[in-house]
Amino acid sequence: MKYQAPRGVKDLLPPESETFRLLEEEISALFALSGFREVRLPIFESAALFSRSIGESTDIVEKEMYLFEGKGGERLALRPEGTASLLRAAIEHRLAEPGRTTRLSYQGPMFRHERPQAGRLRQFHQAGAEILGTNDPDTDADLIAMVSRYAEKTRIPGSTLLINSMGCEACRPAYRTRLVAYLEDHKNTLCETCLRRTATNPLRVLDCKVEGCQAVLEAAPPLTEFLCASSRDHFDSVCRGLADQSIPYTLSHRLVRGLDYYTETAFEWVSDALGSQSTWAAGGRYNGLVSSLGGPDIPGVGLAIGIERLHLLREKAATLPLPTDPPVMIALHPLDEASRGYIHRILSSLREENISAVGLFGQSRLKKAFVSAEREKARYIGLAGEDERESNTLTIKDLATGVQKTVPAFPAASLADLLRTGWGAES
RNA sequence: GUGAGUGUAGCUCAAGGGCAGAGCACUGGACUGUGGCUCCAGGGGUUGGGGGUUCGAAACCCCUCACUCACCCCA
Repeated sequence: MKYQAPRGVKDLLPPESETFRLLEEEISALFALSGFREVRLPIFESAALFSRSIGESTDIVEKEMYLFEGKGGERLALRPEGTASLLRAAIEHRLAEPGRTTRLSYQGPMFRHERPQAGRLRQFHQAGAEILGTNDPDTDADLIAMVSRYAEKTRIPGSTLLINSMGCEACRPAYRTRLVAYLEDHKNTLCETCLRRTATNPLRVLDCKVEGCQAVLEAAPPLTEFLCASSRDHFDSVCRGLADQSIPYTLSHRLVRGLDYYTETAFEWVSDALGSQSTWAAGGRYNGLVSSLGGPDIPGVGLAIGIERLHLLREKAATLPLPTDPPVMIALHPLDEASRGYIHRILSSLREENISAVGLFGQSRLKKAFVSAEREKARYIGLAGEDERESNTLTIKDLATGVQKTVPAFPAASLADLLRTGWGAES
């Protein structure tokens, strides 16, 4: 085989490509129902945008970005996530202003150079929703509710909502100092990565899964005990907002998001039905991010759903959205050479009436035409020979029931109606 | 980036040093205006690639590539 897809990228083929699209449409509708308006963003940006927003010392920026150079020498990167792009666009086009709430969503491919694995690809898809302009905790709760309700309704198997507070610019530094001190005290029992992170990104140490570190980290001072009054208050309000709506959640004082920009609320939905990549949606608040990207001082909160992971889960739950229409409504077969033109006319007029139709040209025998029609997943086969041509009719047969009729081919609108509504079980 | 497992026909898999096979799928025919069934025939392969051991390698050894899963990381 001469060419094959690069490592970690996947061709989406029918029928998955179709259910995948339906899933994306379902998510768009979900976001729209909560007032989000969709933006279409470029899939590459200035590389600096991501290192600034995601954080210089994160794995994503350090080793997972697809970097390339523009003709003018600019450093560009395929986007590894959506929030940075969305905020860049919001700032650039002044979509968000202080004091006003703006809800925006996006959807599309993201790129990270990682080792592929179950539920992890180098090109994957995310759908995200961001609320800019308000720091009200009920906004967080409402955003979380949107996804939790969706998980409930679509019966995502084994889904749990984890939630934590990361504190704000005021209280996190104090905690960081305290945590570093604690980690220094236990540096003999920590793994190499943790030691490095103690210096570069101490909060991420809490996320370590190495067994030897677990005991130390369990006993580490929890961030939530160091929250300042306003962060404490914010977090309590979010939790109360969830409880008020009877949304189940699990406090996870070790939950730390992998991107540096999060403040206050952090949350993620995990499922035990997903293999080792258990997170299928995640998000948090990022109050300092807009201003650090050069915009006004606007708070924000957002989340992203991993579409492939969601697809896997919905497949397991057997709740994937399925196409309602057959791929092809009718397949038309000319019974003799002279009827080819007649078939062309009917094809065009049916398509004009929004009926999907294919021509079965090149089938020498009627039997093969039937086989082809079935292969096209057509609901009906339409036959025309000398008789039909002379009477301006078409012989149509329902391939599932075997019921057959010869009906007028024109006007196409009435033929289209007949095909759409069917004709019941009459013989 | 690290580790393990797996690569044989379009698909699922046999053959474990001695003729590369089966089922399904595909093509043609029995069957020239009525399908799904059946029967007959046929096309398909440098056994992922390269090197080595051997009289002989799909099989054993080395290298390489890919896939899968896990570590890591994250959606």
